[in-house]
Amino acid sequence: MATDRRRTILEGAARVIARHGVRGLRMETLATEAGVSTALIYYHFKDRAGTLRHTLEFISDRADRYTGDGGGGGGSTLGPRDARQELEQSLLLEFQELPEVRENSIAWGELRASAIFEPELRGDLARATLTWIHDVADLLGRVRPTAPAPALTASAERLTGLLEGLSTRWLSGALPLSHAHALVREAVALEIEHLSR
Amino acid sequence: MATDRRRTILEGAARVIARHGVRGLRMETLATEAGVSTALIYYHFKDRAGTLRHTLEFISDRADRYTGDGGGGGGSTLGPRDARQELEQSLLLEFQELPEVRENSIAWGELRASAIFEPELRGDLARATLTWIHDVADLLGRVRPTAPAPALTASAERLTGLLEGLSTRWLSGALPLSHAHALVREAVALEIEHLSR
DNA sequence: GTCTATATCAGGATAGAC
DNA sequence: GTCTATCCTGATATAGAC
Repeated sequence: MATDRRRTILEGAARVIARHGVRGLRMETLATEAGVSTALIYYHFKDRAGTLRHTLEFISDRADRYTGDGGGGGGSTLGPRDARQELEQSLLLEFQELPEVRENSIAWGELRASAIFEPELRGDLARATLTWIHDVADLLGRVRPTAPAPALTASAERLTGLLEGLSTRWLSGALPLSHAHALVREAVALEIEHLSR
Repeated sequence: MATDRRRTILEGAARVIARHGVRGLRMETLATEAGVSTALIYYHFKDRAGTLRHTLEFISDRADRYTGDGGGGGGSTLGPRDARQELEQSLLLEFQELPEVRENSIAWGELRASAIFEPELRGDLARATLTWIHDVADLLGRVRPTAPAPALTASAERLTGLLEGLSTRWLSGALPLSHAHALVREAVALEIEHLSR
């Protein structure tokens, strides 16, 4: 099914962005990376901005795959103990030396940074962020079933915000992986404890 | 003293970067902004990359000015109550609708993001970050004089990391100022409480 | 040190064949 | 749907006068 060139291109775009950033994404580099002509990219995605938009969408979908429940059974029956495990796990997944993860993290950061100057990127971004926050709040809610919803949301916002901040530090070589893990674990502990009061 | 065109140019560059990002910095835009010719910029900074390097250095120096103690007396004699005030204050300073603050935040974020792909930028960045973390840890230490140093550092790392994450969200329009403030305040409360145990 | 040109080039985008 | 070839804008960089 050679028709999934679209996908091939988007995967290539994710890799190129991971290497050179959104700023460094050249249509021709992308074409070479994906093994297609530049014209084909324009055919599928209209222009550079469109390509970028679709890539963002692609990446955030792909991130859901491994951020969402890890493949085991359904989530809603998890007990507090397991829920906490899963929460911690899902947050720590952001920090791994795997190419795909690095790619996703970089692309995500780049897109966020780009959204500062390109308002048309904000829609997707906001939606994806909200989903993420919601998922984390949900997990927190399973750990602390009695906590009020607004408190859960606030905790999730802090946790995910922290993750984004630390992620950039990690990617720019300023924060070793193991240290990032430790900081995240403790942050989770603090928030959970906070929610139990 | 028209000889400080260099500075004029760098200030202009900071403004342009705040509006268009590092990637959006055009030599001619900069020239217009600074009221000089493009040739002069090349004369002083050699090329675009050089201009960028000097600008980022300029910015991180400038950021030290208002991140450090706000201008009042010396810091080390502050009581816990005032120290906490000052800590909160200094963190909240990141989130303001003032042009200079926005400028610095954006430029800082851009700098960090660029460092992912340009290792030569990492030195300055790492140094500045460390100073910041140290300052915050210091303030925390005044609030909780009995807390052990490593715990203070970890708290400061989380707080500053959170700030960087939230800052990007704010700048990309995903997080209202008032909400950012609330999240930061609560984070400070959590960390301080954590340090008292 | 600073300006007015202007050369040079990279990269986004399109036409048209298959 | 996909490619080859090419156009063309806009941005970097330099020459040379003052």
